[in-house]
Amino acid sequence: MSATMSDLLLDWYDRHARRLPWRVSTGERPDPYRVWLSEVMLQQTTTAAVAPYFAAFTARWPTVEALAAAPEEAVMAAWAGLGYYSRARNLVKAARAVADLGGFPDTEAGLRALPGVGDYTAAAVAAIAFGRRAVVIDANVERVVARLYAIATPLPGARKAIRVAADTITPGKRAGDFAQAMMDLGATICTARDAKCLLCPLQSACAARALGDPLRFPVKAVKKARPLRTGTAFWIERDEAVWLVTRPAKGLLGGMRALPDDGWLARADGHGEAPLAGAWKAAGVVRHGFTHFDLELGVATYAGEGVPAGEGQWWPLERLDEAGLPTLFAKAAERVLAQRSTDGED
DNA sequence: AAAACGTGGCT
DNA sequence: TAGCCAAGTTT
Repeated sequence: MSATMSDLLLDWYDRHARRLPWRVSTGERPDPYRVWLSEVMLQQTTTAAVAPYFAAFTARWPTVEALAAAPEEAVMAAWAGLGYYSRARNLVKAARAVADLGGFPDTEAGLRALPGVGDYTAAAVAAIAFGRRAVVIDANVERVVARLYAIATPLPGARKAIRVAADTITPGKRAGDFAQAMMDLGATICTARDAKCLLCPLQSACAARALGDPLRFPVKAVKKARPLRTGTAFWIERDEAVWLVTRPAKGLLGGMRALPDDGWLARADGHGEAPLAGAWKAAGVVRHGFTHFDLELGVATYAGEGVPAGEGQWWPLERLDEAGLPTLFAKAAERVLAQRSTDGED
């Protein structure tokens, strides 16, 4: 009897599984909270970027009940720098829902109903935390399956065919290991820029390898160019404190603390007008890339006695690293403070 | 259903 | 370097 694809893959996984902070040793039942938390953090985010955040979150909030009891603001600040901030807001909502339920749903459908849990995450948690058979499809699995079956339809159109193919090779047992094995294979052997076919446990079954050009798959639609936007952020300082605002809950950097700005958007440049009349001085420019546009953000500092209108707070400079500024504004602040220390030395 | 939504690392 | 890419979800 010949080994199935899943047998070959699971044997490989038993020897080559990556060791990651959110994984447990073979045979141990993982904590659903840690599985869910890691999966949400890993959405569109590399394992290297996630590791320190996962450590910090699990140290500070060891259980879903602890996280449910945390102020949303504290969770948002702890998430600062990781990106896709709606994840943090949904994380709190989901934790509170789970706490109300008395524990995590143990089915894919139940998990899928939680905020911030989509098809991928529901399947991954059902499989990894609860051992349920689920078809787990992330970018790794998409790539591996597209190559295994030489699926020539461009993404995202190929998604249906990929799901059907993934379903046929997903085993009923060791569902969580199989899912993680596919992802490890995609992350270490069958990568986007390379295909180490000689090391691949599925090499003899792979159609793309048989065709001699594995990197041809998956075929992708061409992407649009990202526009370049310009805008300004404003640094208003008084008594060793800087004026910070909280951005609207939805949209770009939603719910995060920030420097006041001139209204730049993904679709429009900033208007350039400052929130206070008075003397402003250019303090530098920060380049920052978002998913769908690039931003050239000028930073202006204020020399005057005025107080900004509207909501905001004076944040002590010595505790600025606790403000939970997203990377864009952390860069802007760094630019102001670095320039100042240089000035001081001159 | 296409577009919005962050960031850092790698080539 | 400029672009590509990473354990996607929401609207």
